Amino acid sequence: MVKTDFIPLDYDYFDFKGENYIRVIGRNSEGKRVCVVDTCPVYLWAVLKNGLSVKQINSLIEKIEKIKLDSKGRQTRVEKVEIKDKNFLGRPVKALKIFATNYKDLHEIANHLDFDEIECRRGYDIGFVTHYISEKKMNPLLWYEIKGESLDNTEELGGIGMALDIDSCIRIESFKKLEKEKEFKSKVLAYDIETDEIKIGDGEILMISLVSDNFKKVITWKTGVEKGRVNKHTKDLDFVELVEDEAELLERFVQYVRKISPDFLVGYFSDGFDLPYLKARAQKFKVPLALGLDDTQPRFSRGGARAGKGFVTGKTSGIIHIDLLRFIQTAYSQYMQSETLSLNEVANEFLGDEKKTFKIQHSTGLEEHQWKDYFEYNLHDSVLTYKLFEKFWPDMAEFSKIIQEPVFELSRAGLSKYVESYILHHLEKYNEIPEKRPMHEEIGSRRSGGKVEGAFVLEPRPGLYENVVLFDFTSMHTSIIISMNISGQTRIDKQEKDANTIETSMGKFSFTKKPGFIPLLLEDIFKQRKKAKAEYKSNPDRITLARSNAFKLLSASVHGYIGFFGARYYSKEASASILAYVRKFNQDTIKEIENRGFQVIYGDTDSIAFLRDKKTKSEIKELLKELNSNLPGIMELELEGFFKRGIWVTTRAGNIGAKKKYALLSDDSEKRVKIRGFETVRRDWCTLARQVQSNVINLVLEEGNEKSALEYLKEIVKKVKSRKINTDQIVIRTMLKKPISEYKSISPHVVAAKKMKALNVPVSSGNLIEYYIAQPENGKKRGLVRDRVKLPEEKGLYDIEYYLNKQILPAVENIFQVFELDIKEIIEGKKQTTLGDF
DNA sequence: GACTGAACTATACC
DNA sequence: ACGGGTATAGTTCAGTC
Repeated sequence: MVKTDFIPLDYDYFDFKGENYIRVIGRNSEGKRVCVVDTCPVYLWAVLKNGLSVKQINSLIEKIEKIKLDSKGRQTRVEKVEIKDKNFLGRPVKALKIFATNYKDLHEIANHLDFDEIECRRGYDIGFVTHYISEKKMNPLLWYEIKGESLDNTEELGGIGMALDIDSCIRIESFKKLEKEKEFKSKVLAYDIETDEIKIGDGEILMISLVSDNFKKVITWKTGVEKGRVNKHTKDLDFVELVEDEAELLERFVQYVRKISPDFLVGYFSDGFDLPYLKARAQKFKVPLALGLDDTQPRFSRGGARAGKGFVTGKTSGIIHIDLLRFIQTAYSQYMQSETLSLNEVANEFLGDEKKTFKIQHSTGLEEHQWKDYFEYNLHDSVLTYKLFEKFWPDMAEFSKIIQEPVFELSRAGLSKYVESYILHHLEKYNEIPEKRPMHEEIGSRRSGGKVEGAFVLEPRPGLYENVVLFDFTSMHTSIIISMNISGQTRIDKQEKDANTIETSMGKFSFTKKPGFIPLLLEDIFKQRKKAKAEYKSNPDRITLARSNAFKLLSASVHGYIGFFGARYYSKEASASILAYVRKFNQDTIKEIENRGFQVIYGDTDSIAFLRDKKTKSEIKELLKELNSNLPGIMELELEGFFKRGIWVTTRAGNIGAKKKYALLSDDSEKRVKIRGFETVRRDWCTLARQVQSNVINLVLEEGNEKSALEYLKEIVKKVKSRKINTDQIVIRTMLKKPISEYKSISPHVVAAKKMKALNVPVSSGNLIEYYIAQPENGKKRGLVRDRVKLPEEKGLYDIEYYLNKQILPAVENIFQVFELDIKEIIEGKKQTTLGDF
C-alpha cells in the first residue's frame, strides 16, 4: 500500500481484459509525476413510462438483466439493474439504472432496450472522462490524498506502470479530497517552429525554439553558410544549438521535450500549424515523434470545437498540448482591444511586449547576418508564448475547476461546451437524468426552422446632445432567465395561476412559477459570481479575479447556450421568450422614462440613453431607484454613466438616425470619449480616415460645436491633395475570411491576396490583407476599385480622389451634417443642387 | 456603356 | 457545427435600357 497527495491534470482511459480503466496523470506536492489508475461503474438510464405497476417493472428488470451481447468480439452483458426515483427534464420519473461491463457497450445495450415500458434511454452519450469525473468526483486541479497499490514494477494492467515515463503509478484503492489546497506550480514548455512554406509539411522546418523555466533554446540545422557551416554572426549565440539535418532537428526536439517532461507543451496556433507540421515532417523522415509519456506520437482529431473551420486538435499523451490561441478565442477575444488575435497583438495587449521585428522570407533569400535576427525572432515567439501561458493560466485553471473538465478539453472548447459541462457536472444536485445530445438530423431540423426575433434597437434622433444619461440592465438575459424562470423544461402548455406569459414571434409562451433546474442552476452561478466578485474586492489577486471573470462569462453564456442548436438543453421557445422579455423590458422602461418627461435618445438591447436636461444627478439616481422598485425578481437597471455630450448621426443614405453608432464624452475630469460603431473602431478603414474621424469627434464633443473640427479637416484635405500622407496611413486592412477560390465577388482585398500569392507571399484564410488604392494609370478611367489595388510595398501614387471621397469625407460627412454643413460642398467647392436653384 | 438594385462581403454592437 | 440577431456600409455583379 502506498500513499501520496495528488493533483489531477490529464485524464485518459484504456481497456484491459474487457474492462475500462481511467488513467489520470498529475503531480504530487514534491513535484513528482504520478499516474493513478482507477475504475468506475458505467451505466445508462431507462426512463419508464408513467403508471407502470410494480409487477410490470420487475418483469422488465428481469428481461433487461438477461441481455448479453457479443459486440465486436467482446463478450459483455448487463451487470445489474436498479430502480430509482429521478427527475427527467424537471419532472419526477421512475427510471432504471442499467449497469454495463464496458463503457463502449452502452450504445449497443441502449439499442437492445426496445421495450414498450421504456419511454426513453439516456446517459450513454457522455464521454468516459466526463462520466468518471462526475461519478468519482476526482476533479481536475484539486488536491487529493490517494491510497493504493503501486504499479511501478509489475506487469499488472498490461505493465502500464513500467510503460509510462513517470515517477510512480498507483492503482487507486481509496482517495479523499484534501481540505487545504496546496500550491501547484506547473511545468511549462513553450515551442515555435519556422518553416519555408506555410502549407503543412510542404517546406523544411528550419528551426524550433523551446522556452521553459530557466531554459531557452533554438535548435536549427541551418546557419545560412554552406561551406564549413560557420556563420560569424551567429556562432556565439549561446541559445542556438546546431544539428546535422532536419531529421536530427526533429529527434533533438523530441529528446528535449522528453527530458524536460513538462505538464504543458504550449504553442500559439500550434493545433493548426506547428504540431501538424512537425508530424508531417517526422513522417517524411521516418523519425518517431514520440512526445507522449507512453512513447506515442501526437494524435489529431477533428472532433474538437471549431473543427469546421479547418481546425484539428493535437493531443500528446500525458503531456498536455495547449494551443493558447484556442483558449483566447473562446474566453478572452470578446473583451479584448486587439484587432486580430495574432501573437504580436495579443502579446502587446497583455504583456506590453512584441514580436521581434523580422521580415519573414524564404530562407534561400536570407543574407548571412540576417540569420541572427531570425534565430532571435524564433526564440522570442516562444518567450511570448511562455509568458502568455503564465498570464492566462489562472483563468484556465479556474475555468477548469468550475466546469470540472480537464484543461486539455477546456482549452479547445467553446462557450456552449463550458455551459454544458457545468450543467452535466451539476445535475446530481437536482437528481436529474442527463438529456441526450442532438443527433445530426435533429441539429439539421433545429437550424432549418428559421431564427428567432432578437433584441430591440431604438432608432436615434441624430444630433449633438448635452447631459446624456446612460442606463443599462445588469446581465439582462441572465436575470430574465432567473426572474421569469425560463427554460425548455419550465414551459407549460396549460395556463397556470401566476405563470409568466410572454408573446413572442413564435406565439405565446408560459412558464411555471415552480423553479426549474436550469434557472436554479443559473441562479447558483450568478450567486457564485457575486461571491467571487466580493472576494476579489477584499483580496484582489490574479486568482480571485480569474474566478470572478469565469463565473461572469459562464453566466452570460447560458442564454446563448439555450438558443444554440447543438445544445442538449436547447429550447427555441425558451430562447424566443427570453428575447421577447429583453425587448419588452427595454421598451417598457423607455416609455416609463419618457412618461416622466425625459427625452430618450437611443437604446440597444439592454441600454437606454436619455437627456438629463435640467435635472440633477441625484434626481436621476432617484428615478433609477424608482424604476428598479418596479422590476421583477433579480432584474436590475444600473447607471452606466453621466455624459457631458453625446453625438448621434444619420445613416449614409441620409434621413434616418443610424443605430449602433454614437460617441459620448464622459462627465468627469478624465474627459474620456466612448466611441461605438464609427469607422474609427473599424479595422477595415485606413488609419488616416480612422484618425481624422476620431479627432473630429473629439473636437466636436469637447467644444460643443464644429468650428475647430472643420479647420482641422481642411488641413488634412490639403495634405491629402498635396500627397503629404505616408503609405502606412492609407493602407486598408481586410480579412480574407475564406480561401481565395471561394469568393463569388472579387473585392479589392481578394485582388490584393491574389497579388501576394503571385509574389510567393503565403496567404491563407484568416490573414489580414493589406493594400492601398492607387490612382488610375495615365489615360485610363477609374473603373473598378479592385483594378487599382496595390500592395503596400508596390510603388505608386495613392488615388487622391478615392481617399477623399471614399475614405475621409464619408467618415466625417455625417458628423458635420449634424451642424447642417455639407462637407462636400465646402471641400470641393461644389454647389449643391437644391430646389431653390430652379 | 451608364445606371441600378441585388448580392456578396466585412465588421461592429450587445 | 461549435454564440447569434440587429445593424451599417462598401464593392461587385447582373440585368436593363
